[in-house]
Amino acid sequence: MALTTKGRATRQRIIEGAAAYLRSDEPAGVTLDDIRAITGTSKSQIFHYFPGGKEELFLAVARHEADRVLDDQQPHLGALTSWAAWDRWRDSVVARYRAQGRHCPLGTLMGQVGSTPGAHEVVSTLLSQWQAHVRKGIGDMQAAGLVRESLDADRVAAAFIAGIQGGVQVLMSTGGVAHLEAVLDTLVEHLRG
Amino acid sequence: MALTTKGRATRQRIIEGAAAYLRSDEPAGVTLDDIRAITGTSKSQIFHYFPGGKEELFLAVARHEADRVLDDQQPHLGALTSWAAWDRWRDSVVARYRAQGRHCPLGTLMGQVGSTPGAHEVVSTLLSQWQAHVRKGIGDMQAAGLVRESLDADRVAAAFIAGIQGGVQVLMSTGGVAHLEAVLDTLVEHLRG
DNA sequence: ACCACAGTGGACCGACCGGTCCAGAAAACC
DNA sequence: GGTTTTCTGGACCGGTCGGTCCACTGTGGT
Repeated sequence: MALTTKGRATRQRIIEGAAAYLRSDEPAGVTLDDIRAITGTSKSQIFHYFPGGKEELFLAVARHEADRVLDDQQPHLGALTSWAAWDRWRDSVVARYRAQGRHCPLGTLMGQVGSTPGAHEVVSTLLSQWQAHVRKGIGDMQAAGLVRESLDADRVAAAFIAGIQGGVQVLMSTGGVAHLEAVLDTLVEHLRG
Repeated sequence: MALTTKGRATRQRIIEGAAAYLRSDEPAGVTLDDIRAITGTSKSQIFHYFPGGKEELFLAVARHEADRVLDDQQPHLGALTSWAAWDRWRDSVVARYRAQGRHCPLGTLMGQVGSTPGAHEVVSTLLSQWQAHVRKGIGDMQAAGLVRESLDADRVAAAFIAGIQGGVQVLMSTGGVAHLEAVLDTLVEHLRG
């Protein structure tokens, strides 16, 4: 599929329009017609740019959203080299998900696309990148002598990822960020020893 | 709706059949026809016993599954009064979700029922009961002088709940229990101080 | 200017699925 | 044993939604 300038623009408009729609509303089920209406396109365009249909489109949107997740934590996530930096990171995560509220674009996408290999791949990639950043942060703190060397950086980083995921999930049910804050604070406190 | 003995049996058969179906397969979308086929009933029966249709049925199944979640952790969860007990509990949680694998009956249910008040209520109730058990366990350990008093039992209990949720969610994407183990171990270690 | 191909609109289709309806079988109750 | 209520089967309906098709319009290269 060779895309002209106009074609690339349309394709991008579809992805970003769909992503924006997911972020604003939280429809249990997102249909192609919804996206068609929101992005001001027609059915044939969707299938023109995403021959794989719904799954291919949703996967593209999911990747787009996954990128946002990490971007929204920058620059804090990339430089966890002091306790102050960890606090700022913690605050940015809490703020991001508090703002997002009960809506979880990625969650909705995954719910629709289901358990296809592609969906798992998107999530796994995101989680492993995320965890790598945290692990590096812990390593930096250890190198600076701020965190004890006996601590297994990879294991604690994994705990952070799981904790954040769970905190967000609880947020979606209860509407409160208390659990997210609790798990982040507890784990940071554990780092502090 | 007055139910006879036979009626109660049929109603129960529908719920348990649906629950078993969810546990075995992990269909992205469960239809009433699936349940009808599995449980050997007819459409009219489903609507006879669950006048609210799909949502009422799925909520009933979700409550049934939610009960199982806590039951499967007993008796360990109810008596977290020694480090050995905490370890046994940790193992039972890991074992339970390792066995469950990528399937998450409750998750599927929630995905289908969506964000209705009823769905939130089921999840919130489960989480708060779960958290209460953990909090009591921490309190018991403090009373026994095994955990420092300065630790906020409620906050750490919330962290456990969030961590487990997240660990299970990661399990669904990656298929591995490493994150679940990491977060449980890290938090228990934090308790140990 | 022409032509090949990308881009676009929208009617249409077929499958699926939640839900309705009614008629008949089976209990339960007197 | 008769009648009233519950239980059961399954045909049917109407809406929804992913996906197809085809005709038409732009666009870019030569």
